[in-house]
Formats: sequence, structure tokens, C-alpha cells
Amino acid sequence: MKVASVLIPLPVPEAFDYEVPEGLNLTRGDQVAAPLGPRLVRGVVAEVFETTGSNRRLKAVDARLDDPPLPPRVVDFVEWAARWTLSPPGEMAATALKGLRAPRPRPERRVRRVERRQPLRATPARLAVLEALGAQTLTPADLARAAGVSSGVIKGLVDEGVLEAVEIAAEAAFDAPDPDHAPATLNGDQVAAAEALSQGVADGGFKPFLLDGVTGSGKTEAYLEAIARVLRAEPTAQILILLPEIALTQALIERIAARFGAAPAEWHSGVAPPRRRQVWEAVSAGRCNIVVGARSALFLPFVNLRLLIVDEEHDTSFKQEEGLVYHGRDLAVARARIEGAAVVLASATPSLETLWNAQQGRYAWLKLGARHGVAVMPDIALLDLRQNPPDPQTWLSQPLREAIGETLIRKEQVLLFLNRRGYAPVVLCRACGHRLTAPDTDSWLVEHRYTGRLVCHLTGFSMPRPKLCPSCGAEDSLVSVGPGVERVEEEVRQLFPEARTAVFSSDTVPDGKSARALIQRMTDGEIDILVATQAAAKGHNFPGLTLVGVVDADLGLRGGDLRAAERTYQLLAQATGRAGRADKPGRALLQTWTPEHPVLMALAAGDRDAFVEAEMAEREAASLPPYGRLAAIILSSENAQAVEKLANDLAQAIPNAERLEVYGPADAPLALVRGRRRKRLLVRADRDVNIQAFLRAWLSRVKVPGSVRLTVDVDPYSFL
DNA sequence: AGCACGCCGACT
DNA sequence: GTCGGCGTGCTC
Repeated sequence: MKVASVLIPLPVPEAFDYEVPEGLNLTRGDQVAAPLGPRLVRGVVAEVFETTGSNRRLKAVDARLDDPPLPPRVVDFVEWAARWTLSPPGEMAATALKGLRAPRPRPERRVRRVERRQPLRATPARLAVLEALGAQTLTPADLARAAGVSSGVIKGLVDEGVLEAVEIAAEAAFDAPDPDHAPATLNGDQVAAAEALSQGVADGGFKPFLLDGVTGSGKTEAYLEAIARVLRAEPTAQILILLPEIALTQALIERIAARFGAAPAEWHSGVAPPRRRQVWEAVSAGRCNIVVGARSALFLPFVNLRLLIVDEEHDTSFKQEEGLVYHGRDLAVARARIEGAAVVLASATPSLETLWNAQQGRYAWLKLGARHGVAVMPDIALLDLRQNPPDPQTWLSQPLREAIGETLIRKEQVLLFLNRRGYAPVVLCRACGHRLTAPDTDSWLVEHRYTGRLVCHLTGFSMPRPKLCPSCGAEDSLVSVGPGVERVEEEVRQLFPEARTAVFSSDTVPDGKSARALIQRMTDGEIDILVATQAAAKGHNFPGLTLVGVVDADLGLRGGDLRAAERTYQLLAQATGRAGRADKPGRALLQTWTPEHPVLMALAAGDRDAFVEAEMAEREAASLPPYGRLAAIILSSENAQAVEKLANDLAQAIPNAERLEVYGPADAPLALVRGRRRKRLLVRADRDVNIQAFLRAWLSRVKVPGSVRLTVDVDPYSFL
């Protein structure tokens, strides 16, 4: 009997086996309908094998589906990703089929001439229609417009049999990119990088690269040139460009369209489902060369993927935390390895993991030097707040205020950076000391003045600011503590009432459209002072911007998070990289209470190598990534006892292992979220330890009750 | 994820 | 006396 092992979209650790009916020829990657309990589900064939003994009664595969099969390498990738992240392989496979859920776009109805049929009554309108149509096949609307008649005339001709209606399957055109459409002029570094990348693709096989260059050094032009060379050598090559956020896609799509004379396909959650289906099918058929997308584009069924580009590879948005937990950058490298393709990790501030791989020689290291054109790196200086403390209830020190004033006099622009949404991060009661939190949650309520509400940034809960303290009932006792971007803007408006100010945060620019509008206003010089969260810290070029003020450079160095220093460094390097990109020199002022902190000293010196060296030494001493590996197990449930019990069961069941430690169980940093109690265990292992095998052995020893959710996070980034 | 089976409140 | 609440468990 033939048996197919089928990946089913279920949270179970294994594929399910089904009998293959006589006469159905299945192979790995085929999509099938399989019976599951009372219903039929879509599954992917992982394996087909012959078995003799009928050791178990198997249900039979219902049918093979019409949809294109997953290329076998995509199945390899899905299975690898599931094993790496300890996720159910069937759910991984389901993410690779996401594009198929929508119906195909409706076929388009067009009309054309029926040969030798003449209208019974040849009115002027009818003749105009026949004249305009000729031998073409047009939509009735287009034809009516071309002939200058109403649609009724065309309908009459169709009814009379002079024209016939035909359905044209809406097969989206994915125009072939033209490598020579509009080549850019590149500097020597860029040409060398493009040459190395395209040579890597030409050589064939897995080739990882780090494309390392400061903001403004022209990474995008360099990899677009590499794409051009790859396409020139192999016009059927497919290229995937991953971006951390869909807000960045539009600008890149326009650049690619300008460079190659054809827009790339777009793939992310904002793309309409019917369109996604078209892209999926075109990619699967090899009819689409360049895809620009978010993480999930990694699962597209490319048939000739030659080059993957992970732009802004350090960006933590590549880490998916909800549902399947994976890191887009790491999976991109894995996909490239499985495809035998080249992969480029591009950044001005590469992650320590990537820098380590480059230092070890695992990744070819391409460096882009000085900034393009005449712009130079901004001057970076630390402002010691101990020497110049801001006045009570204000957040800008005297030197920063003066610098802002001077910049405004020169009619140049200022970016004030504070990675905190809202007006004040904490509201507390002066009478009893109570800190306002959202119900069933430990996280503080953040005051938003624009909306007049208190908001929980974790759960989205919001309420009006109360008159009375909810704990002690005291009247008018609530005070807002600490600054958010709204409060800094308020201070700036008081100091510089004539300046035009704006706030850039996910609250004031909730979508890509409003973000682009605000960025355009800033670019056009319609804003003098922009107060921004990290939402503005990437990917923009403001020619009039010459001063970046970092309100709280210590933010993010606190809190014992493994990557806090790295993130702060990247954020500040990105933010200060914004200043002075055009012909005016820029400078950055960082307010800090700890100017002796190595991260800030390295940043002020503009010395990335010094920072990397210091931070690597700390990681190595603690055997933390990239020198060691981490994995977190998070338990959560509305039933606090059930979490407690499972945590204890897990602690009892830890397998013996060398060069590996388990910490916890401890309350997760936010121990109560949406009424769910959370506990966390953390595993640290040496690099050469197979941490996934350890986790599998461990988890197989305990029984997880249905009431508790257990999440495994391999290489955790967020420690919330 | 669905969809079943299985023990305790308000209804024709 | 039932109809049905969603808690727990299984699906090749």
C-alpha cells in the first residue's frame, strides 16, 4: 500500500499519514484535500512511501488539488523552519499556502467583432462603435468611451450578435524588468559590491554576504545593480527583497520601477487577497522576477530563486513574535542555503550576530565607504545632564535648547528623538503613590493628551483620564510622570512659539499614507522641529535637517535586556545618520546621565568598531549570543495554578545536558497580560549544543494541559 | 484550528 | 424533565 505523509494545518508536531488511493500519483509538494475528522482540509504531501503491514487503519487522501504544487525546496524549507523554531510543520506549510486562500480575480468581460455579421440597422452610433473596435477585444466601458457612445449601444450590438462577449482570465501582467532601463552612476565601492554579489550568484550555490555601509552610502543602488547583472546573465532569475516594514515598500517599489522600467511584485499583509493569489501563482510559474515583501514572502513558491536581499537586516521587526515565532533574517539565510542561492544582509548598523558571522569569514563582507556625494558624518556630542540638568518638568537641557535656537535662526530643521509614544509614560497618584495600570495587566497606562485618554500600549485598552484616583479616591491628585513625544513637543512649542512643529509616532501617523505625507512635509521644509519616535528613525532623507537631538540616550540602556545596548546603538546611529545628508554639515546631541557608558562613548566617537568590540567582549564573557544560544519557553494561561503546575513540572523534567543551563521558571517581565498569568524559562547553551534537540527532549517529558499555552521562542529578542 | 463529547443552569 | 453553556481532548 502506498502511504502519503501529509502536512496538515494543525498544531501537532508531525505530519499525518494517509493511504494513497489506487491510480493517484502523488509526490512531495503536491497539494491535496485530506479528510480530518468530519471535514476536508488542505494539506501538502511531505513524503510518499510504500508500506506492507497494515499496522494502522489509515484514511485515504481525498483528491489532489488543482493548485500548483509547492516546489520540493519549499517543502525542505518549511520542514527546516519548523524544526528550527519547534513549530508545527503543518502550520509552517500553511503559511506557504496563504496566498491561495482568496479566489482568483474575476475574469474580465470584453467584447469583440463577430466576423461577417452586420448590424440590421446601421445607426451612426453603431458604426462609430464598429469603427473604434476594429479587430480589437475591449471592455465594453473602454469601447463606449472610445466610440463616444453609451454602453446601451454596445449591449444592443451584443444582443444582435454583431459583437460577442468573451471572458479574459485576469492573468496579471508581471512585466519583465529591463536591466538596462535606467542604470545609475555608481562609485567604486558600489561597483565592487555589485560585482561581488552578481559573481556570487553566477558561481552558483549558497553564498551569504554582509553589505555594510553607513547611511547614505548607497546600499540600495549597489544591490539594484547586482540585480541588474543577475538578470542580464539569467533573465529567468528570481529575486526576493525583504523589508522590515511595509511602510518602506512603496519607496523601494518606485525606485525599482524607475531603475528597471517594471514594477516588482509586492507581498505583505496589506496586499489584497486576490492580488496575492496572482502573485503566488506568478511566482510559482516563474512569471515574476522581483518580489518586494515582508517576512512572509520567504514562504513564496519561487522556482528559480537566485538572490535574496534582507534590507535593514538589523531591524527587530524581522522577528515575528505572534503565532509562529521566527526571525525573518535567519530564515532568509536558511532559505538561501536550501535554494543554493546568494543572500545579502544589508545594513548601516548590522546586528552583532551578522557582524560576528562576517568576522568569522562565514559571510563575505562588502563594505561601502564614505557617503555618496559631499555629505559627511554628523558631529556627535554627548550632553552630560549632570552638568546641565533640565528644569523640573522639562526635558531639554540648556545646551540643546540653544542648539535648536541656532538651527532655527539658520532656517534649518531639527529632529528631536524620543522613543516613547504619548504624553507621559506613567500616571501616578500624589496622595497614595498608586500607578495606574490597565485592568488585568501589569503595564502602565500611558497618557495621551491628543486624545485625552490613558492607553495601555500592550493591550490597546484605553480610558479617559479619571478625576479621582482609582485607588484612594483623592481628587486632582494624579500627576503625569516622565516625557513622551507629545510632552516634548509641548515644551518645544513653549520655547519656540514661532516654529512649526509636528509629532511623528504611530499615534499621529497610523498608516503608510499619513507617514508619507508627514515625511513629505518635512522634506519640503514645511516643518521646523519634528519630534519623533523610532517610527521616523529609518530610511528617510531630510535635506534641510542639520540637528538631531536625542532626548534620552539612556533609554534602552536600562532594563537588563540582552540587546539593549545594541538596539540603542543602532537606533542612535540611524537617527543621527539622518542629520546633514545634503550639503550642510549636521550634528547630533545626545542627552545622557551616563556619558561614560561605553555604548555612548563609542557612538560619540563615531566609532562603530569600538562599540562592537566592547559589546562582543561582554557577550563572550557571558556566553550570550552570538557566542552562545538562547531559547525561551513562555507559559501563559488564565488559570494561574495551571501555569504554576506546568512550570514546576517542566523544572522537574529538565534533561541532563552539558554546556547548557536553564534559568527559571520566573514570572515573565509582564507577569499578567490580558488576565493571563505568564511564566518564563530561559535556556542558555553553548553555540555547538543542539538546543532544539534539547528542547524537544524536554518538552516530550511533560504533558501540556489544554488550558495553558506554551510558546517556544528560539533566539528571543523581546524579553517581555 | 474545528468539532466532538461531557457535566451543571434556565426554559417550552 | 430537557436545551445548551463552553472546558477538555482528538484529529492520520
